Amino acid sequence: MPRAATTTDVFNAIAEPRRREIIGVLAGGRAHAVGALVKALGMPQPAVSKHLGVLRQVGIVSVSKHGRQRLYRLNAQELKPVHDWVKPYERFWTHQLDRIKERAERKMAERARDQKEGLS
Amino acid sequence: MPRAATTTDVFNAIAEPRRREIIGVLAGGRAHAVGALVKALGMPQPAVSKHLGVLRQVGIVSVSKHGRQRLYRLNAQELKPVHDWVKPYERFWTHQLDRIKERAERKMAERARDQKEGLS
DNA sequence: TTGACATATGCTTATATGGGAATATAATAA
DNA sequence: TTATTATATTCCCATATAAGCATATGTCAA
Repeated sequence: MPRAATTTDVFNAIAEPRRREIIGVLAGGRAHAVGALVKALGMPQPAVSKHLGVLRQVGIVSVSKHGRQRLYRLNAQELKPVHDWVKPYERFWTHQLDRIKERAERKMAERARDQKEGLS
Repeated sequence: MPRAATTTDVFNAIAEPRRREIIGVLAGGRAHAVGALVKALGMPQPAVSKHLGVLRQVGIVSVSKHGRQRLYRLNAQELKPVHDWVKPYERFWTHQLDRIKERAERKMAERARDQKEGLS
């Protein structure tokens, strides 16, 4: 089985750095035409269009026709699953001092158990 | 060019749901043997070993030999880049009311400019 | 040494990928 | 109409993938 399609979910969609860049440009909240993104990012137009296609399929961006240009805007709330998933780990790098104490305590408790239970 | 390797960075590594599951089990902070993960997740042992291999290459987990088992533990701080990237978007789904106001204001400003500047 | 257990690695296969280049579609202007 | 601008789509291709299964490696026990 190959890797899940990039259009499967947000996690796969944002794995591509260039797609994160596109999202970054749209992060201001204003809609951008494809050409504006091309200029802003300095990548070839077909590349931008393709990446936008992936982002659109996942729902991260939405399009609207405006004359001969297509305006893309960010649907940032689609990124929430990523935030929700990673947020619980925040404590591991904030409150550095607390973390060290916590770690030490955990290790002492572990040492006692692991030897006897084997954890398997 | 194919998709970037799963071992390229954290974003690619966590795109796989099963790898996020493994991380979830290790989230408690305690080290787990491979067999423990196999039991906890109900997936075949080779699959677990392979996914752990990816996570290890990226630095998300680290191993230590303990008898005939290998204990894997989470290096949660490696997830920080993901958190750092997604955190700025948090405001788009929290403070719902503020967001609606903000959106309305933005749209009014946009409407005035987009028509004249064309954004390209 | 032999055997049981724990984990890793090798193999095969179908498949989606991202890039580049060219070209198609669409909308406006002349 | 024809030309020009804006964007999308198609084709080609090398490649890494995840899964399943078998097997190798490593470690302890008898």
